[in-house]
Amino acid sequence: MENPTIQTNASDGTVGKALVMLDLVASFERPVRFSEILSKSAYPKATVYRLLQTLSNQSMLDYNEQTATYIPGIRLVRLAHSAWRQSALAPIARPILDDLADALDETLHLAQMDDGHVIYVDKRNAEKPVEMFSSAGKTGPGYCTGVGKALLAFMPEKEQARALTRQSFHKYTAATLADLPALKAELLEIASIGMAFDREEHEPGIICVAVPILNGLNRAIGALSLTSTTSHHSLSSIERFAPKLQEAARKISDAAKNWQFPT
Amino acid sequence: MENPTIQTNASDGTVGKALVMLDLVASFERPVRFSEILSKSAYPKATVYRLLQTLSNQSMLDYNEQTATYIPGIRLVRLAHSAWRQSALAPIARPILDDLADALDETLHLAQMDDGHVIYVDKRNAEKPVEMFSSAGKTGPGYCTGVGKALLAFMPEKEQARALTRQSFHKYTAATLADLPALKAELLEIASIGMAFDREEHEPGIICVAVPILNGLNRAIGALSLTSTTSHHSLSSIERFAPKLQEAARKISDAAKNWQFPT
DNA sequence: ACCAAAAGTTCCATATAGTGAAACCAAATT
DNA sequence: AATTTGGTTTCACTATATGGAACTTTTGGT
Repeated sequence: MENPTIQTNASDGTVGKALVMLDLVASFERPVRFSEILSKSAYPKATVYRLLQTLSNQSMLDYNEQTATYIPGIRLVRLAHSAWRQSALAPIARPILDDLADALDETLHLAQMDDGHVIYVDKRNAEKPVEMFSSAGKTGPGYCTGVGKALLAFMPEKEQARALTRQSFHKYTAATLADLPALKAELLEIASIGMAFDREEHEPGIICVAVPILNGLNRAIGALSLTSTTSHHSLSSIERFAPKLQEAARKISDAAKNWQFPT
Repeated sequence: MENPTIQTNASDGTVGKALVMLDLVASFERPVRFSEILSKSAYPKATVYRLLQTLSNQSMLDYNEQTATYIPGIRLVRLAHSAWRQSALAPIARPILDDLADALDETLHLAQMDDGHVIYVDKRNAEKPVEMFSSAGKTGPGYCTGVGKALLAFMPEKEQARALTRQSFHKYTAATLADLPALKAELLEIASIGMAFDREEHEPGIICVAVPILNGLNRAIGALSLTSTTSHHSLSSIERFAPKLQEAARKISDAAKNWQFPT
């Protein structure tokens, strides 16, 4: 998303490389030609070529002969179905999210973290009815979203350190936290008060409160947020929703704890 | 799904093997332990072990230390988002499917084919509103579903032959087509009349009409179906919906043709 | 229609990276 | 304490991925 070019990728052999290629193709968000992929990739021509072929054979990529372009393949959709159902958080949280949406009539997001970035796994919208696939799987930056900061603040130290290296600190708005020290200070604050704000840090006019969904002891397994616009709410007025969010987060947390697959 | 044990997998090297492992883990539809995976896999212990590690490092799998189990990883959800958006058919078909759902108030499915199996990429339900990731990505057999047969009937010969080898011919019901000759005969019939029926072949009491969504010349890029129960409809009464389905299929087909990514 | 440059594909000698039998370790089970 | 089962590590071997370079096809300019 942010850094399509290099990918330091702690070298997981051929499989790792193949997955880098997958990410690369996905990051374009449109059909791409071989040469475009090649130019963004660190690997030599023949290697890229073979990896793309393999992935295409495997339906992880879809190659269009007419346009000579690649797109992510259908097999990913099948695998993701399974991943979503089992990532446990989204299916478990669904009824709780439904209730919260009914009670508040505001835009809600349920998110998890992957490699320092935010992945939205469910969403409830105030006006329109549920609009899922368009948002489930969508990614966002960690350092300048409410859910991202909430997730980062409640990570084990080692993982957090790794995740922090993945932040790009692109200055989306005047309020975006511009560097690591500023973010670290903010994360401490968030850890102590148990909630995070997005003060128009990602998009002008968009603000949000987010709370972590914690497991056994204080590690975030997800985050829940309420998003609004500065024309509808002020920061202090959305803060008033925080208790409701906390309560829902706790419910989800409990549900996740008591959840076992039937044997 | 049907045949989790072997996977003839036309040997795409290490990457192919890793993907077989991914499929395997996903096929359990629940957290699995190392030994369970091993016992279903054709590869030796150490190999399976390393592949699982690599996939876990890469967030393609998620390893739970507490329970010592693997599930499909969050990265798949991110990749699938991109795949779904670009697989072109689902996002393009969405408004057309919406209209059709409004007009008919029946259960509709939009499906594509992967390796001989059906993947549902969108769904409209009479009762509930759109319910996305929970159904998108779901798979089904090719030889005994309406969409499956419609897709198979309009495939290039070579691909079809390959897809037919992947059918398991499990006899779900008395009406299930039990072998290849029977299926082939049926596919010819479907190709000539341009629609397929599911006559309680997959589940007792469930029937459906399906039509292919065709491209340039007569190759299916997807299929659209209307599903009902024998208590609500007879085969001949659902056949009456066929023209509406055909029309929608044509619209989707046209929309797909005229669709280009902005450059 | 021609030529030059760019894009895409194949080759092949080399060595890296994956393999898998076997040994090892750690928990359960008896 | 002894045995089985489940999981992890080792290591010599070689199958497999590598990537520079040559080759072919497509594109575009004049």
